[in-house]
Amino acid sequence: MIKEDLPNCADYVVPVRDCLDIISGKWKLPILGALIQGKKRFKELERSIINITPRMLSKELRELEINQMVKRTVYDTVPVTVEYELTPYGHSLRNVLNEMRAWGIQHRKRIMGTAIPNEVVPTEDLDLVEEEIKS
Amino acid sequence: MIKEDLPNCADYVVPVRDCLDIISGKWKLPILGALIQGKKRFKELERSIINITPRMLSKELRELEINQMVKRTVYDTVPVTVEYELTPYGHSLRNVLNEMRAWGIQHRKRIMGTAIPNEVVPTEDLDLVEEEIKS
DNA sequence: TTAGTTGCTATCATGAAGTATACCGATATA
DNA sequence: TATATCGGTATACTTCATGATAGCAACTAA
Repeated sequence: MIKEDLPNCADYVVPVRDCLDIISGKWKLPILGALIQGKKRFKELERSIINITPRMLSKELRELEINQMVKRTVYDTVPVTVEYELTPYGHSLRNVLNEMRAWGIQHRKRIMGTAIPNEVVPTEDLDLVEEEIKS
Repeated sequence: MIKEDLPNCADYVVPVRDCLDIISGKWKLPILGALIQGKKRFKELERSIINITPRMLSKELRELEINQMVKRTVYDTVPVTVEYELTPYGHSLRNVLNEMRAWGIQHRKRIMGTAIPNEVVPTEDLDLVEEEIKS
């Protein structure tokens, strides 16, 4: 069997996955959500994002920084101060996120008839829902 | 236009996560990409999506069906014939995917200075897609 | 008889993603 | 003296998504 053409539309799949990689993972969205409100220090992020460990926070911030979504600034104070903020480029995700958010809102309504879940939605992370709602 | 100021954590994170859950995972995008071209049978999908196992194909199709992205039709032939196709609702992901695709393309250019991904098979699929969706 | 087709499912193995916990050096506060 | 703060790292562990392989219940074609 010689492989035929258009196996899976790389032209369509690849860029979408590139975008997806930036915002996927358990903590990228909460981090972006926190930073969208303004610059924050490491501990501030750690406190505002419920249940995140410093290891994950550090790792995810580093990835966001590599992808130029986030700028990290170190101030020579004692103890050291490190500030994280969205770059202007990071804000370019807003259109994407707004599209996803709009779609997600109507999807939740469509699937379960109400916008705020107490029970089950397919593939939804209920812990996250509860924690975010409490905050 | 949604909101100029992005909302608080839960209002912002939860719907985006809902949307993300539909299209995340290793195989959802290739499956959607294949089905965007038109209805296909199980074995057709299995052959056209390189390296997917029947286990994963079955599982991902079931999830897409639960979320009303995909319609499954069984014909009483021998051997049995099963057709999968995007629902009209499934096509509503198009705006989201187009936003992500556009962002992904410019991001790849920005990060690596060139738009050449790993194993691209250039196709005209997006134009095809858009024209098919219009009908 | 043997092998192939269809659309799956069951079982087990693996690897990646995420968690838990402890720790760092320099300073400040109780 | 003891503890807390800052921004993390190191190590080990667990959990979850995915992979590999085999098989099923009908048939059909050679």
